[in-house]
Amino acid sequence: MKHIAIGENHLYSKAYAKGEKFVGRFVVVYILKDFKATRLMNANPEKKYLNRIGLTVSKKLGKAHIRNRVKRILREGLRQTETENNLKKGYLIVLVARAGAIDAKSDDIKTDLTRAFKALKFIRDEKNS
RNA sequence: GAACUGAAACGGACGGUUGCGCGAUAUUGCGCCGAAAGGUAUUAUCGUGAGGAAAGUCCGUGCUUCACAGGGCGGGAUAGCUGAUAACAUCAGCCAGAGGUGACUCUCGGGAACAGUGCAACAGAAAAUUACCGCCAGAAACAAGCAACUCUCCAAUUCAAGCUUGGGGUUCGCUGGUAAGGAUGAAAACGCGAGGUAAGAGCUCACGACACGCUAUGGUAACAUAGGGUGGGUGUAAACCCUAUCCGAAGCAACACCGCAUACGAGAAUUUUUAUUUGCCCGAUAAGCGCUAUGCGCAUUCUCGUGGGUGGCACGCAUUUUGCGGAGCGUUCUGGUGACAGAGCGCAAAGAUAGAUGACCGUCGAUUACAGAACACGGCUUAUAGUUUCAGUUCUUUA
RNA sequence: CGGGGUGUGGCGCAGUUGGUAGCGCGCGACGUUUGGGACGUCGAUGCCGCAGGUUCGAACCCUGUCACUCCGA
Repeated sequence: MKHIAIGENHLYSKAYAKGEKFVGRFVVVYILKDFKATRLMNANPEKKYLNRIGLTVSKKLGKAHIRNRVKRILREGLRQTETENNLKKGYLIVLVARAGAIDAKSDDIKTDLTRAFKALKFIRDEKNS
């Protein structure tokens, strides 16, 4: 599953300000409805709603190679949760890495994320889909 | 065997499952656009995909744009010699100095006795044409006057000496000479001996140390060795400065092309005003879009700028046998002490754009170090677990 | 990518033509007071971010390095 990344800085600050928030052990999850989702769907040839993703890894966590690794693990964890669960579409998802994520494995991230999505009622029921 | 020195290489490997970037292929795979050629995303297969430092951004280049008749001032950089190189503050060899028993290592290594200025706290006599003590020499200690005092001692003459003659001594202060000695200090006017002198002094001499010319020999040169000459106020130029050589500026967010639409900023004009869009959602206290974002903004036209895309950018160009070009990489040979140069052969695909190499499992090995490309290259500096190879030194033991 | 600034007692800051490192607040002791505050007197506290160099001597000069921070495109 390819993800479209969030590029605009104002979307990040909007997600922090207005989005729904869950603080996990390794990540903090922000979810906000994407106003641009319909336009993106039009642009997409398959005409599907997509989620846009933003990863935030601050400079406090470490140097460049450590931050790259944290981003990779976050992305892998999100990929696994998406394949196992049916998530809602058309949202902005911002993941902020916490200090514990440096030594975490992708399974840890996965459990953390599923917990967060359940708490935020982000997982769609099987009947509706 | 131990302790070291120098140079170099590697810096997890293999297999499986599953994912990501880029490239190629898909006759008749599938969706969309298009009249078609074709384009685009997805899927499948194949290929390929971070480092020795990718880092710091400290130098030097290429490349791009701008500026530019010529010269000067100012500013900056470099600093033993010769060579290497596209260039450099880099590299090689050598010289000088310093360190080590040694292999070897280290040195921002021009100029202070061929310009000038500054600074040297405290202490100390003095910190730079010095003169406080000391040492020595000289003058003076008088004249008039006299009862007394007359710097002082001895001797001679004399009846009689403060007064004449001769010799010696003294010095609060004065004049001059001197730099031997003087407790300090990081540093004190070459060291030591002899001569010399009123006292002294490189003032003179012998020996030695140092500096700068000269001659000879060796070397391209820095320089070395020998001879002979001249000379005598220290340190500091990572203080100003002087000398020689070099230097236009900015950077891939450079720059080029496409686009300029619904937005924003600036300027000008028009109008005097709710004006732009409707697939979904929403219905003016809204939606949409933009921004410095719980808020704020939104008229029309023209010009300029910003936001967007592509290239720059990953060997290039022409062509499809291959050829040419590039500071490209590997290897062999030749030349050179070496840096390196020349020739032959072979190899060439990281190119992302919120930024691609990961996750899980097994075996070996180990307890995995420092660490992630952002236009490219040559160096430097800094970080770095561990492993291996080559060359060499010292000590010990055995033969 | 380019350019600048800062680092000094517990905290906030001075101090750089190189010569024994200070101020305010805070801290401790004593005095004053019935007691506390205020006030007064005295005192302690520093590898001047780190490493190397120049110099007789470095917080200051030079080189490297680390951290924080600001500005421009």
